[in-house]
Amino acid sequence: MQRKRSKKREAILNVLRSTKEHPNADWIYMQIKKEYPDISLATVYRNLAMFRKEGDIISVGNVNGHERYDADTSPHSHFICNKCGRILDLNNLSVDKDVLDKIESNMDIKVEDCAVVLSGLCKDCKIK
Amino acid sequence: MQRKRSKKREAILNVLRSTKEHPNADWIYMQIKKEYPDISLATVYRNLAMFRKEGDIISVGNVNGHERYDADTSPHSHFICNKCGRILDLNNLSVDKDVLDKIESNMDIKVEDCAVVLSGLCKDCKIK
DNA sequence: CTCCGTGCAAATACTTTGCAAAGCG
DNA sequence: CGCTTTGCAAAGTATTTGCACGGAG
Repeated sequence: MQRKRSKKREAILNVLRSTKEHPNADWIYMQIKKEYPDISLATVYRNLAMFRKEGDIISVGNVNGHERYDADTSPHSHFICNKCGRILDLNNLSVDKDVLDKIESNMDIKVEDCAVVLSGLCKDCKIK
Repeated sequence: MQRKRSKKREAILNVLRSTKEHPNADWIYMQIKKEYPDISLATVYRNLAMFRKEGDIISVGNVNGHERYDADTSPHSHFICNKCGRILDLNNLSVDKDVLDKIESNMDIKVEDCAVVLSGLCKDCKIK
């Protein structure tokens, strides 16, 4: 299937690229709605699925039943707050490539991706 | 709430403890059904949720919309096959505790858990 | 006797899909 | 014009919950 240019599709990617919220589909939907009031939630879901398949975005994980997305596809890790659901980037934590290579040959598998996810309490939630 | 002893509840934990499948709720349900034909899927879900809250089991992640569980709560990592959904244990891969401690103080957060999940193709699916 | 645990069925809630209309190239 | 993208509403589906009954202590 050949991709065409679409303003709404680009808007979805732009919203995701210009936030550090690691939002879910509905949050993105509401942002786009400000500029394109007639957008449908289905369009957001459809395009997120497409972006993910194409490798333009990644899914951080599912928090309270909501899939959370990230447009930063460079190797980095995440921290998820168990209380408020906030997601933080951890840029200095990742698994060495040669460690992954070693696992690949030891286990006789093909490793395509590696996700490190910490969880606990964020700065704010820790206090309470 | 005070826990009572229940044969079905124990059966659920036993099934999970005696398999390396990292199964989902439905797989466990079908196993228990052999011994207790009148068990309800809701009971499996209820008890899995309870076990997870108590820390007796962990969730490996969600594969194709199915939450997958593991009764092995010792620190270890997992590999998920993107094709067949199989989950393998990786016992020699984990994040050092002092690395986590450093992140805790640097980011001013409380880290309660750390999950490393690789994904790709398993031995069998790699061939095809 | 008093709660806890369970089966059953209905309710949730996120996500996906079918279809006809609109839009890009 | 042909094929892609979208809005709308309906469908899907894993999981949760309300309720009344059975069971353990």
